[in-house]
Amino acid sequence: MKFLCFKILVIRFNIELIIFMVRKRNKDMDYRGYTVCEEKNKISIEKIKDIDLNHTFECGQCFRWNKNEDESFTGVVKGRVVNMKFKDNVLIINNSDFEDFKSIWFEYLDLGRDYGDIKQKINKDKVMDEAIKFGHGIRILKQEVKEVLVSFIFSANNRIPRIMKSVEILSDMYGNEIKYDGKIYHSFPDLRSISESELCKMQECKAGFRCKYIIEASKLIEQGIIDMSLLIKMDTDKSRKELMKLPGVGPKVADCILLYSGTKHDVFPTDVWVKRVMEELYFKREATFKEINDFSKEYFGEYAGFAQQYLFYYARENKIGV
DNA sequence: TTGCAGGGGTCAA
DNA sequence: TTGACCCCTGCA
Repeated sequence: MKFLCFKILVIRFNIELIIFMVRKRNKDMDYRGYTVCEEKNKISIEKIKDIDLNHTFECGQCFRWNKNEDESFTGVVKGRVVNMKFKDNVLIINNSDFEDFKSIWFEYLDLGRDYGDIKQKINKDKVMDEAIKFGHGIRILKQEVKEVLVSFIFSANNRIPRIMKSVEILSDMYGNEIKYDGKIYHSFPDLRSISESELCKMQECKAGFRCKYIIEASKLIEQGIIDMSLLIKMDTDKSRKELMKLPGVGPKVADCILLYSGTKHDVFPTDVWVKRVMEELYFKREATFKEINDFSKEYFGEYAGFAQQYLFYYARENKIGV
């Protein structure tokens, strides 16, 4: 009998120990309005509003996120590989921890911004209402400047799958190796490595005439002739002009660099898709790039970049104007 | 199988 | 304002 009681006590002690260990392992922490649950090499964030990973990663602003069969996305950001899944209003980031959330993901996913408020401010007509409903889960990522610079020089007269391929080859050639889930990935390379590349080597990226632009632009930045860190302090027009001093960077690419690096949000990158949707849904006629830019500046003001993103995604996915 | 047009832009004449 | 640029895809 005594032995049986002792055994029951031991079992109870073990169960309580397990519960204690599990509780200790799954820590809930708060950061700037979000509750982050940290488990082994994984974090879960609840109650993120206005997010849909399909919208955010497939709206044309980034090129290093790949969708998996289970609807999650695996991507390389700032030298790390993570897997993200948004399900039942919980964002799960595998291969990450609370420190990463504070230092990378909060800013990268623009979680400090109230997108509900922005949507309200730009929802001025039926067109925008439709576009916002369609791409309701878009968040504008704050990506590294070097990555958006190179990616959007690649984007000139190009298509998304090819841009993704070129970025991947470039990273494989010059980035650092990262192992995750049995696979090998590569970080986005430093501009120094790119600037020192031979043109013939760079052409392995299959980016054709854009390769020389990328090498030359990287050289200008590495030599300090263009200082990217000063862009945020300049007004938007001046920062655009500064960027356009780089080879391969025209007005559209400059606006993309400013918007997708989180440097300026009052730009309206106008490519053929945005031009088509603006002509068909707003102007009801052909319009010049200048007309479209002037209109967006006046109409959407400081939120022009967000408006552009909803419109672009809406136009491209619905093939408006084709 | 082959050939050709065209594409989410920029540059230079 | 217009043609060239590099490479890939879709189509006949």
